[in-house]
Amino acid sequence: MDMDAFFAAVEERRRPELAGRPVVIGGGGDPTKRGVVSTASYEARKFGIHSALPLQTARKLCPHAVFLPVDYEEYVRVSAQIKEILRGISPLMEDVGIDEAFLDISDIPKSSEEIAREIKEAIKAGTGLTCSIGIAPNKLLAKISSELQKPDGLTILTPDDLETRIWPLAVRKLWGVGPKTEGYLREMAILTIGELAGTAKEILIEHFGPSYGNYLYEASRGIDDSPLVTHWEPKSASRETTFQTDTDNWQAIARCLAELVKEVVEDIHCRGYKGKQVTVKIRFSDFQTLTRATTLKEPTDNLELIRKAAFLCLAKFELKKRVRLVGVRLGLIR
DNA sequence: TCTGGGGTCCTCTTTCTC
DNA sequence: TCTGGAGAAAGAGGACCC
Repeated sequence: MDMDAFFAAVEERRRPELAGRPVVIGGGGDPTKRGVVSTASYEARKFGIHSALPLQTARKLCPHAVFLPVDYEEYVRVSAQIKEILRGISPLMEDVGIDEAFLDISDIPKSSEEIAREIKEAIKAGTGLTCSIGIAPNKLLAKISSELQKPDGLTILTPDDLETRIWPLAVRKLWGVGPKTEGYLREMAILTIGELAGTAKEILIEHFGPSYGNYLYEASRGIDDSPLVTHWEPKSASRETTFQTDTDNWQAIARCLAELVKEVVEDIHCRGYKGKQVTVKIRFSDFQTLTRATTLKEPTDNLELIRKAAFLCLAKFELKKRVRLVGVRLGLIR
């Protein structure tokens, strides 16, 4: 289950006058400032606006779009409501971020289509929002099918559909294939999932290593036996900020880092975790991104200790270029 | 000229420990 | 005391996801 243009849909629900207008959610909502698009409404997508596009570029593509800030707390609230509805249909639910989930419906004595309609109706009734659903023998194929008929889609895929409906798709549609891998594959003249499936396993392993090579080989054939993960523990917590303008002011960088450390420590403290590895991240004006890490003797949620460790990391950088972003991450232990 | 923020996982290299 | 090797842990970077 994948919500349709989730952030934009939540905003349109709050402000019905936005319906039918191009709506772009991202950053602080000011398209003259730094930030990227989180979600574009389908209306905005017609102008070529999509997730991860710089807001300033989106504004050039569609100056009359409505630009709104990300109201994460509100989306989390609506998301929790949706997840409750889903858990009511099958408790075997895997959360995949804020607007997606996998449901194991193997043991529900109804047809796939019946269950899917039930989910769509329940979400519509409970939240007023639409979603797209893909039903397939495994998570990999369900994920791809959920995107075949967006928005408000319902796609049921059987193993027989692999060659006709999946193989013609671009490799980029495969979960785990991003822009880099797409580029490598294009150089190998592999453009579709079918062409990937027609590539010898040895060739893929040679190019991508045993782990990822094997994954590509199996995924292109629709093979995925990964289980649903219904519960997991976070492994890290982090905060990072991009400056509105790049800075070489060490004081400003240090002040920012101290604030980020405070936020992340408060976060782990109230969630009941302790940190052991402290990593500081610096992105320079040329987008070069470096990290420096240190490991504490004991896991802790003590602000002073973690701040000291973070400043130790900061001291390891040669700050010769202007700094664009500062971040801090804590490796966690319960 | 532009490129967020919160994560996970993998790989490679270096360092530590036995 | 020196030396080497194996394996774990730490550190760094990169790709990917939502």
